[in-house]
Amino acid sequence: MAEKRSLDRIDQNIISILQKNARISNKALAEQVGLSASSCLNRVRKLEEDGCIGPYLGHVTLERLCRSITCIAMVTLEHHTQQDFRTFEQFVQTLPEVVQCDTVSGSCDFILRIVCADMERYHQVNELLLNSGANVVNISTHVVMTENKRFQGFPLNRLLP
Amino acid sequence: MAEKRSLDRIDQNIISILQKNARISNKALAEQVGLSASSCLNRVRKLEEDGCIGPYLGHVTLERLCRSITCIAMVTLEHHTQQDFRTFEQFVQTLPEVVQCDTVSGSCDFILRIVCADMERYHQVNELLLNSGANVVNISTHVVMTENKRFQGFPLNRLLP
DNA sequence: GCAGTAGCCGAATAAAATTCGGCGGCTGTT
DNA sequence: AACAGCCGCCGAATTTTATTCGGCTACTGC
Repeated sequence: MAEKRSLDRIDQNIISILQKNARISNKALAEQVGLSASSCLNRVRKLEEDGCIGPYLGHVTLERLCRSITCIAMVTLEHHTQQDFRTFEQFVQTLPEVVQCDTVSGSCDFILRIVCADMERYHQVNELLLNSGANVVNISTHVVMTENKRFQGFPLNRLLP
Repeated sequence: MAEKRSLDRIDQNIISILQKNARISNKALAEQVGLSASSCLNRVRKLEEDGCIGPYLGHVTLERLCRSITCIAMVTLEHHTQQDFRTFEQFVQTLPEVVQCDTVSGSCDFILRIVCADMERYHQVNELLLNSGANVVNISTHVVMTENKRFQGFPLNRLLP
């Protein structure tokens, strides 16, 4: 288990703010959490060093830029060997279109989020997954019609003590 | 359909860089894309105004901070009426633990990503979804064991012309 | 009680962001 | 072809921010 980093109220505030607004200036952040700029900067750096926060990503509104399709693929392996799992996990790292991959319990082994230029390319990616050498026996695809709620950070209010 | 914003090579570069590193300084960004700082700033502002990029999110490493569980829930409605879909879509907006919700085609209607402090709370959220008034008939849950590949932006290399 | 440590503040300095005027190229018109 | 208008770029000037650093205070352990 990962060691938890102990956070006081100010650290929690910093993380909550940066989670939602990564481009805030250090000065504004310091004001919001009630610290001087220098102390605030020290805290942010420590939180980054300790792996609590970062990297910082800009959200691209893809449909504003180009055509694309997003699919969610449920992948099942034939054998549940450590070897096959590892093979699959490593393979998805090499596919840029697979933007997210989770190992899950339940009726399948992996759930992937895949973003492709078009359905033809999605089919190609599907073939690649089937031939990944990890003994994939089934891929069940759900095409995303609408993104109703986009990820905008974790509900830290509910999660932090 | 959303109008596409036309992007030249420099705009594409800016977006690609900001997508991966939202906290880069404007000066460094300008150098990387080969513009003066002022021109670069103009471009970034326009891209933001046009809804191409932003907001900027800090990635929080949750397991470094607290215990939590992540589940992927496949939700099916009894009736496929526009009313029930809308009711459900609006309801998930009110649940902070639902960090992502997509309407999908296939064997279910919605796929949700849900992050809770513990399984007890997940059960509560499940109950809430069943009682959302949208006639949910089934929720199939997959518990995330490992996040093999985290979202780190879209594969713009593959998507942009 | 005292040394050591950690974290804070605020001043000084370095760096970055932002504004703005002017320049050059492109377009469409006369 | 000449010209006016527009757009986007640059670089200088200015404002704002980031960063460093020394000193202060509070807490810890001896």
